[in-house]
Amino acid sequence: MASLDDLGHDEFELLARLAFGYYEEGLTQEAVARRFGLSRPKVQRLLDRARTVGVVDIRISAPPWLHVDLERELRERFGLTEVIIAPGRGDAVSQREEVARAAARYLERRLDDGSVVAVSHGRDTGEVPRFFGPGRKIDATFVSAMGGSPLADSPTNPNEIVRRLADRCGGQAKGLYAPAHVESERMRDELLRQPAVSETLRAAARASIALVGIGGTDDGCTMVRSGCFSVEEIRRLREAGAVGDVLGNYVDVDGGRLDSPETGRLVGLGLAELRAIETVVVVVSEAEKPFAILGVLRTGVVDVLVLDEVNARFLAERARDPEMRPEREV
Amino acid sequence: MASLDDLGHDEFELLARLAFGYYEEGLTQEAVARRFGLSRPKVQRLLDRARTVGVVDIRISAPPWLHVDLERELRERFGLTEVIIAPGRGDAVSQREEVARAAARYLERRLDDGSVVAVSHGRDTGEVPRFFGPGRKIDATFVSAMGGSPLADSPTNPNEIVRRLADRCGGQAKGLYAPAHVESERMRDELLRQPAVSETLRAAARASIALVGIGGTDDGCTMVRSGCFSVEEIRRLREAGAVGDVLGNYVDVDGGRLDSPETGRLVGLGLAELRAIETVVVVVSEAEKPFAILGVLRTGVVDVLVLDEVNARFLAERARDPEMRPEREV
DNA sequence: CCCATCGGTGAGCAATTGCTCACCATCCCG
DNA sequence: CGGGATGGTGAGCAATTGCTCACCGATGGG
Repeated sequence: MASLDDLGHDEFELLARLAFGYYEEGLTQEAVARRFGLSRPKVQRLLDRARTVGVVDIRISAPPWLHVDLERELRERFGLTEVIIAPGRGDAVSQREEVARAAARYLERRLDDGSVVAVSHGRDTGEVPRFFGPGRKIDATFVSAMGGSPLADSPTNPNEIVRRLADRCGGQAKGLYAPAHVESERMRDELLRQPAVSETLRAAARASIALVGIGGTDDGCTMVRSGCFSVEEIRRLREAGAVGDVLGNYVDVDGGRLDSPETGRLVGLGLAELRAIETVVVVVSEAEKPFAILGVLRTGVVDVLVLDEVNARFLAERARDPEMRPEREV
Repeated sequence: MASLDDLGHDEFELLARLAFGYYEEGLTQEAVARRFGLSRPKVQRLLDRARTVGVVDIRISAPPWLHVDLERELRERFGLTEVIIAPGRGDAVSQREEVARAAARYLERRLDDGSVVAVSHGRDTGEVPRFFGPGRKIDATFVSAMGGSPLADSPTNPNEIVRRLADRCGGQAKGLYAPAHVESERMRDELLRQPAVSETLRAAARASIALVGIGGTDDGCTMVRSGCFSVEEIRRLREAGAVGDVLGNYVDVDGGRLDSPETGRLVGLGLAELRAIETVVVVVSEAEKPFAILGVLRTGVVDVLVLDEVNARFLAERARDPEMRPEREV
């Protein structure tokens, strides 16, 4: 590696002088070139050299809670456009809040008048509205991307979430008036033919942003708690290889889509529709099973990942060692 | 002053993220803007802010012998385009060498095929050729800008200097075959009418660069040693307020030109001709009287100043306190 | 409550910068 | 001593950047 000490005195001096002129005095490369009797391209090359060699050192003092390297690693490994790791917190509740806050900040930056956001259910997603507060009014539309459930805590229901998001920015909410899960496939298909239902889902599919959580497959996962699935059903899915879901679309650890009798009775956006959405933002915090995240990331539908540090480290590690399987999980 | 700590968490984080994207990952401002959902100008403003606030810290590790600040101060105080302070040395001889080396480096950078350099006499100027060695052949012309003297050490005579400079780079030398000082004004005028003399002086006046030393007014100055002036004559000049000279043009401490019977008998470029030269490079080291430098700088003919650290500090101090006069000198 | 003021915003343009390319000198090997 | 490889160079162009300007919304004073 090139280093300061390999430099001759004269070259060191020249590089330092050029760097001073350019960075400290704020001259243009052209002006520096004139002053030193060099050609402009040469000054550019020398300035480059000054950087690589360390004569010029650009240091960025990051806030201590930022994990820029880890974020970049995940971004590159999973082909994401953006990864945000929320500051770490001791307990699950405030950790979830931090993640939600980070997601809210991201949304605030991304939303404009006319933006349409498709929203999932879930505890992580449900926490976002509390922290969502752009300084200005935004005429955005928030659309439920899946059905609801009377059994779930009300603030984790998509309709509730979209309403609160819309309230926070003076935008509009568009609920999906259908259950997340119905008795039969036939029933679902009929439901989808209802204009009120199909219209909302179509609007969700045309969203430019999706804000979704990731569900697990253990007996206490959201889908079970909300009554969509019985413990028995989720067990069957698990045995079929399911590790988690987005909007009720279950996937295995390799990101493969799982079709089963259970999954045919869900009302919500499918993976293909999700993929068509420009920016799919996933919010996950501590409580979720990391393999669920892994599986969902591998589907390739995700663009932006907002998560906590523990999950982030886990993902980075698994990504480096792709053979790891959930069976070996502790 | 803005500081890191006045920053809110959110803003600090955003600035750091932007800075990482731009400076570390090498994205364009546009790409960063897209990633964070901001407009490009806003990213630019935030990056500016990151710099002023210290999130981004551009540090230049200068070689310890460089005095960039002092150079800048002199540059600004005296309206120079360039000031080069040579590394300090204990004894006068090696100090002079360092200054000459620095001047040689500067010349090397500035010269091109076709360049014409007007050259003075003097011990400082005379030292430059030893260190002048561009890697390549340069078809430059070096012209004596003043007459010579048989009494002076041969290597400090302009004709000798131009010849050695030309040798060092494969260029051409153009000597001035006339004494630096003649008996009478009439004699000088006649001399100037000689084609050989006038032609060389005209060539010198059309030079794009002048490389000149500065002479003092004490009894042992170059002009006395070389026999141009008697001790008596230099005393008269001194009493008239002269502090030093360039090319035999004597000036007072305020940079005013001094006319006296003595100065009318000198053969060389005048101040006006010097001023017309694009880049006038002055080389001075330890041995010279600092007030001589001060006076010459104040004439406004100098563009580039190459000197040692002691003189540099003296000049900076005097410039801050312009009332100081040579009378009070120790 | 209205209007002037002010800080901040993006459009658009001019200047600066990065980069490709063809060229040249030099060096090293045959 | 020739000839190809190599490293460096500036011309020229495309992309990026800095900057001006008109505008907008908030703020505060009348």
